[in-house]
Amino acid sequence: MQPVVVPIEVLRPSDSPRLDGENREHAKVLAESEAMQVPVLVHRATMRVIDGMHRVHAASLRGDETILARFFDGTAADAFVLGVKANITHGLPLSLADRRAAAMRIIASHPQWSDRMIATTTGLAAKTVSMIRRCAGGDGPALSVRIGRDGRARPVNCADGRLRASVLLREQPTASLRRIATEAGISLSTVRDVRERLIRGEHPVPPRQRRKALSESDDRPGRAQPEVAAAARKLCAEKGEGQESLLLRLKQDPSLRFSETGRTLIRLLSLHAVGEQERKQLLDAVPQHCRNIVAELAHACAESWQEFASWLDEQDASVNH
DNA sequence: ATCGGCTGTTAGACGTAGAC
DNA sequence: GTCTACGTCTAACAGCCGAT
Repeated sequence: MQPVVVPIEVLRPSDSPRLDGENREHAKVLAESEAMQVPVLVHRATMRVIDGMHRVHAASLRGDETILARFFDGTAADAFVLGVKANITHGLPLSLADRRAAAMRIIASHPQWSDRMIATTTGLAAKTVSMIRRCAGGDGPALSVRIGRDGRARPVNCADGRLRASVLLREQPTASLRRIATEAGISLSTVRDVRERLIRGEHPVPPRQRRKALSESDDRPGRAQPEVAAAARKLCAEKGEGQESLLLRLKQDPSLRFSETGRTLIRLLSLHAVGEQERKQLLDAVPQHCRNIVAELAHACAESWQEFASWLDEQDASVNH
C-alpha cells in the first residue's frame, strides 16, 4: 500500500494502547527529527490513527497541515492489534501496564489466539498472558482450541477425545487409526499414543492433562468430581450407556469375575445401581421415625464411596506418573 | 519476566501393502 | 502402473514447570 498525503484535520485520535496518552516531550523531539518522513498508519473506516500519534502531534507543533499516511482496511479490533504491534517494534516503548492492558483487550477480541501469539504481539511473556487470561476468564467463551503463531489450531485439552479414542479402540480393535482419529475428533498421532498407552496398561490420558482437567473441574462452583469418573459418565451419556451397562461390562471382565474380592466389589456396586422406580419404593418404605438414621447412614455410605473413588483416582495418577 | 527443558499435538511427508 | 489406505516419522509449535 503506497503512502498518501492526508490533511491532519481529518485524522481522529488513535485508540491508543497508552493508558496515560501521548508523551508531549516525545512529540517535541520527533518534530525536530527525521522520523517525520515515516508515514503514519490510519484505519480507513474510522480515520483513527493506528500508529504514529506522536508524529501527528509533532506535525501539528511544526505547523504542518498534511502528513504522510498509509491506510489499513480491517476491523477496529485488528487495527488495535496492529497499533500495539507497531508500538512494540518501534517508537516510544509501551509501559508494562500499557502492555498488560493491551493483552487483556486482545484476549477479549481474539480469544482464539494462543498465549504465545498474544505475548509476541504485546511484548509480554507467554506466562504473563496466560495469567491475564485466567484472571479474565469466565466472561469470554471457553474455546477448546487455540490458534498458534504458525496459524495451526491446537487443542487446549483433548482428554475427552483421548477417552473417546480409548473406548473406540477397545470396541473396534481392527479399525484403522485414521478411522478412530476421525470418530474421536483427534489427530492420528494422538490416537497412536492412546493405543500405545493402552498396550502398556496405562491411562489413555497423560497424567498432566488429567491433573489439568481435574483442576478445571475444581475451579467450577459446586463439588468437584473425579475427572475419570466424570469423563466416563460423559462418555456413557454420549453413548446412551447407563449404570446397568457399565455394571454388565464389569461383570464380564475376567479379572474381576474370577476373584472373590472382584465378585464382592461387583455385588456391592450392584446394590447401589437402583433405578428411579426402585428408589421411590425404597423411599416410601422408610418409616418416619427412622428417616434421620437412614439419611445419616446413606450420607456415610456416599462419603465412603466418594473416598474410595478418590483413592482410585489418586492410585491411578501415581501409577501413570 | 525470562529462559531452557520437557511433554504433547498437529500437519505433512514418506514408505509400504493391497486392490484394480 | 496407478490409486488408495495405512502406519510411521519429523518439524514446528503449544503449554507447563522449575530455575534464575
